[in-house]
Amino acid sequence: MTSTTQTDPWGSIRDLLHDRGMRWTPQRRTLIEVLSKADGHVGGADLVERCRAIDPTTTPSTVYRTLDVLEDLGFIRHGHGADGREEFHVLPTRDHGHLHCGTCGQTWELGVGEAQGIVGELQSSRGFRVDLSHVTIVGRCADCAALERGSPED
Amino acid sequence: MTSTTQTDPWGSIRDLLHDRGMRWTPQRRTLIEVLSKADGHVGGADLVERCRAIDPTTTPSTVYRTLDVLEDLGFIRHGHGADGREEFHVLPTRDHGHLHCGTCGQTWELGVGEAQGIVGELQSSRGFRVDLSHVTIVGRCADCAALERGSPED
DNA sequence: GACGTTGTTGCAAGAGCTTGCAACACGGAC
DNA sequence: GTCCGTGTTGCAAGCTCTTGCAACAACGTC
Repeated sequence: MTSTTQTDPWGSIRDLLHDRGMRWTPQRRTLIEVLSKADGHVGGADLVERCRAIDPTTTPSTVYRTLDVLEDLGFIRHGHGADGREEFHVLPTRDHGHLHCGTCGQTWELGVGEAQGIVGELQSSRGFRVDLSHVTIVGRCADCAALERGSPED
Repeated sequence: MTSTTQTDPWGSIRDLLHDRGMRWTPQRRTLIEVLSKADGHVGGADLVERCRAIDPTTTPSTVYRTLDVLEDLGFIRHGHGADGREEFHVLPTRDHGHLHCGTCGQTWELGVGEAQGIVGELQSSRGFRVDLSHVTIVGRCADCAALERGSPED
């Protein structure tokens, strides 16, 4: 249990930082601890709060700057949710976008396969290379659409 | 020249507001004047600034709240740009999304036709109804992609 | 173990946007 | 023309995130 397994990608961060002449600080350790426990998508303010739970002296600027660094290293990706707030995706093992229902507020992952249509289309027609992780498609999910159609208001 | 032509959709706002029990105020007049002169996409802060040019007493909260009302009436649509900032589209005669190059910062319109692939796919596979006006796809445009490929760095 | 370089941090200020609330004024009623 | 109800406004405070800057501390060197 004390061995650093290959399956723990966070264990390699320290070395990656050193390789780039960057430093391993307590603040970074805190954020990484938080990230390693987070799954899926987390908001920026949310991360700051969770870091403060571990180390109350955490400041937002440090968190956001560290997130920047981690994105550079590929450990996270950031995007903007439906409300324009920053949103981070931990360990994006595969590229994916997001589907957000503006009515109920739920969010789903949008896989490469599903997005292939538009990604391919834009690539061939415009030469535009889509960064799927930055894509958030807003609309109405099946449930909400059904509810709205069946509402007595209409 | 003094007639209210059918081609000036802004002329109907006052009546639309009244129909809904809402009011026609100087502040709204100012914002509508600004919007009618704007074309395409404008940022929120940008609109506030332009309103202030006409009426220096304009406050942001009023502008944003009025924008909300106008969106309800269908005169504008809002979305979030690549950096998460709010962006308004004036008179969205046709639904469209946006294509944003993260490298050069340019933005293009994404027509319904081009998006048909993913819109149809999501509709049939998930029953998800895409609100195209809220879609901003980030990536790299053809020019920037070409420059990067040809860069001496690589 | 002490030193120096330089990547990082924390603070403070600020931009962009939202929200609660009391005061105001539009527009219908008389 | 006056009155009144309620939609709006402006203010102030707050939230999220960014940026500049001086002080700090990680880490290689001696």
